[in-house]
Amino acid sequence: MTPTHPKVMTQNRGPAAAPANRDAILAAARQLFAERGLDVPFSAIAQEASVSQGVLYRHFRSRVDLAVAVFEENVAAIMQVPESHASGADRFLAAWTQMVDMTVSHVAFIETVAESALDPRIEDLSEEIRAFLRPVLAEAQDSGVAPAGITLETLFIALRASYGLVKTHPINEGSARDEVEGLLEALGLPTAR
Amino acid sequence: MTPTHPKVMTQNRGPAAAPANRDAILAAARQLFAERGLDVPFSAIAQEASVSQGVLYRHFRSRVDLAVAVFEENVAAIMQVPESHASGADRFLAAWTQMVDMTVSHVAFIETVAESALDPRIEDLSEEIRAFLRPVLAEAQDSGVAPAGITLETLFIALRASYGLVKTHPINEGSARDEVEGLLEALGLPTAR
Amino acid sequence: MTPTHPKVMTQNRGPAAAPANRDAILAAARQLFAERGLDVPFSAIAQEASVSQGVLYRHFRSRVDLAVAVFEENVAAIMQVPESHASGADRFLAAWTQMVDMTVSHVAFIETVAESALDPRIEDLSEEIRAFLRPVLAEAQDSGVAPAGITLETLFIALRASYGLVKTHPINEGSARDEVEGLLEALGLPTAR
Amino acid sequence: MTPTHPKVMTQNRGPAAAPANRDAILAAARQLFAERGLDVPFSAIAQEASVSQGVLYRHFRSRVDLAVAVFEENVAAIMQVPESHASGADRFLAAWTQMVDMTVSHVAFIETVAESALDPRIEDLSEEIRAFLRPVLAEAQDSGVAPAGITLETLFIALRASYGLVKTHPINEGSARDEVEGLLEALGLPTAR
DNA sequence: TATGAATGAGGCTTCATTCAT
DNA sequence: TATGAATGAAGCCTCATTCAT
Repeated sequence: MTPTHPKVMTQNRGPAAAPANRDAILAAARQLFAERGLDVPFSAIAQEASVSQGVLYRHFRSRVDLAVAVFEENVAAIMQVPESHASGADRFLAAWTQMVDMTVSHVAFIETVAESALDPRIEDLSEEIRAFLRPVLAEAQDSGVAPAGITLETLFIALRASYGLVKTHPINEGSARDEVEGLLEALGLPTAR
Repeated sequence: MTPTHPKVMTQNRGPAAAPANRDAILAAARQLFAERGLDVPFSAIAQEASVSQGVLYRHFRSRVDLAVAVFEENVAAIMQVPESHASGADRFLAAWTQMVDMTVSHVAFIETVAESALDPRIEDLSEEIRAFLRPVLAEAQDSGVAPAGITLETLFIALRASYGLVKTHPINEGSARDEVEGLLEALGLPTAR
Repeated sequence: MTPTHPKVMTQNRGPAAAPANRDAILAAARQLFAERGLDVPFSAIAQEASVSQGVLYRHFRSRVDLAVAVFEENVAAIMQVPESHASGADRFLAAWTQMVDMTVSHVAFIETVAESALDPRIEDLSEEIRAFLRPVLAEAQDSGVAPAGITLETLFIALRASYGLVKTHPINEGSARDEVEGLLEALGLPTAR
Repeated sequence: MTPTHPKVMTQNRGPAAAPANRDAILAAARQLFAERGLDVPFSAIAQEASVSQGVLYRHFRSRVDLAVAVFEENVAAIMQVPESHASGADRFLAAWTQMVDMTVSHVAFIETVAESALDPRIEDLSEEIRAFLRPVLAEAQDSGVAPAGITLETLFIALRASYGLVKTHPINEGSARDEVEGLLEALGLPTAR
């Protein structure tokens, strides 16, 4: 009924390699998402991770799943501000710096949020970030580190605008980073130096 | 010497139709680039233009060629400010409005420039626009319509940032246009109402 | 943006071959549907027709389209009873024979109707057959060629039951045809000898 | 001599669980064959049986092996007519009812027999059933429960024809069961109410 | 020159099958 | 022995690109 597939295996590193594979896939995805955008071929990711496409599918059922996983790590990075940052203002600056850095280096970070905003997991993560940021921003405003008139949305708009700069930055000229800092400054936001 | 046995061809309007074809293709491309992004299938463009794929290729050897041609028309549109706009300030506002409108409605416009910034034709066009805008902006600054502290680059950066807002605008919320106007306002630029 | 595909063509028989290709595809599909059922791989059909898969897709957008096209020819065959068949009874026998023959030789004929009964084109064809058969059956009943107590549905049920015999007929034993005739006889229907 | 360092394994219940596993696999296969046809993915069967794919392969080297095993249980079910059924006629009706029920609810049952009729195990099982039915049918014929003119083959043909009805039954209309009963009635067979 | 195919290269998924542990 | 991956082979489908006419 179903055709049979005689198999010649090149290298089966066995189940023990699973976590390593998963990590390799995530790393490859993060890199390629950054370099080539959210729509790199799965085959490219699999190859970069030295893994068969099947394995990629086993670990991540869909492109969104993969993006969510990458995104989750990014979110965790944003929120894992060392305890040492005593004041809310400091914590705000640390988190904001992370977010800007990510925007600059991982364009797909923004694209994921934009393209799959409807995905419940993305919504959850977004809300998680917002919940984390809300009090922190308030404290930062109290201590004058962040401008009084802004809201969370102001920050996200600034990031999306920065995304535009990064995405369209001409390859052969200066750094996108500088442009982003210029934009933030013009908007009266911390430049996340 | 009229041919006696015209070949049966569905609709071969002969060489005379070439310019019309070209225009039809450009119009189709502009529309589809706007609606579906820069990577819309060639076949779709040809179909929309009621033209065979072969003709499309005859007129535009590659996607970039096509994009450049569309871009050229956009640039011409920007610069074809009616003579009636007596003052430089008015001409600046007219041109700027055009540019912002294009950014909002033709995301591919920005993408074209960004992705093929190295293409000499794009460089030429860019320079052409800059040459046109330079004096116009200066006059606008003199008459207080544009802020004194800015340069041409400020404008282009604002457009690229606006592109970010448009590109990442969540489908189910408000209008990207509003966000763009908010951004321009925050940057002290004319909102091109 | 999009990768380029340098091309090495083996044999482009040109547009002139289109009708021939279409026919070849239909023939291949008819044969393979018969031999291997409605779910033969498209690739197999394309290969059998000596045509690239792309061509197959150009001519038939989906498996159902292809099946419908094959089915249409079958239906036409059923209804193209020579005028020479003077009486309705004769025409009934001719059509019925066709239908039984098709059931025996083209299992996919029945499968198409069953699996895509909801497809409007299939519904149309079904209705077309019914419209043709209704008066013909009536006449046949009048002249005693068909049993009085039956309806059109009786005929279709008999065909679907015959399909079961054909589909499950053990390869190495007698002919499915004989079994079908036996069944029809047991049901009091013309055996379409 | 109890092992001191049992390996960490999710759920390796050891060799003792083998029969239980086998049963679980058979149950899962029977259900999924019925629900989704004979070509349901092995992975689905393994999952439904809460067993790893490896175990499935250990117990059943191929799809046919699995199908044969399921078939064996079906055959056993047919023949395990309670002793209480005193008369041969009763036993015939009980067995026949079983067979018809199976045809209606387990399309894969018939398909298995049809597709691997050459498999010696299937041949054996077929013969086993025939051996069981022969005297039972004879008795049933003696007591008038079954028509006098039929043979074992008549029964099997009726089942295969019924399969055709079930397999091609239009989703949105009445019950296949009713059609089958109608067919059996038309053939003068007990309707296995 | 315009047309309408034809070609073939990917990218996407889903599984059967094989192993390392 | 059971587990849970890993592998790779199809099949599907969508284009970019090239041609015969």
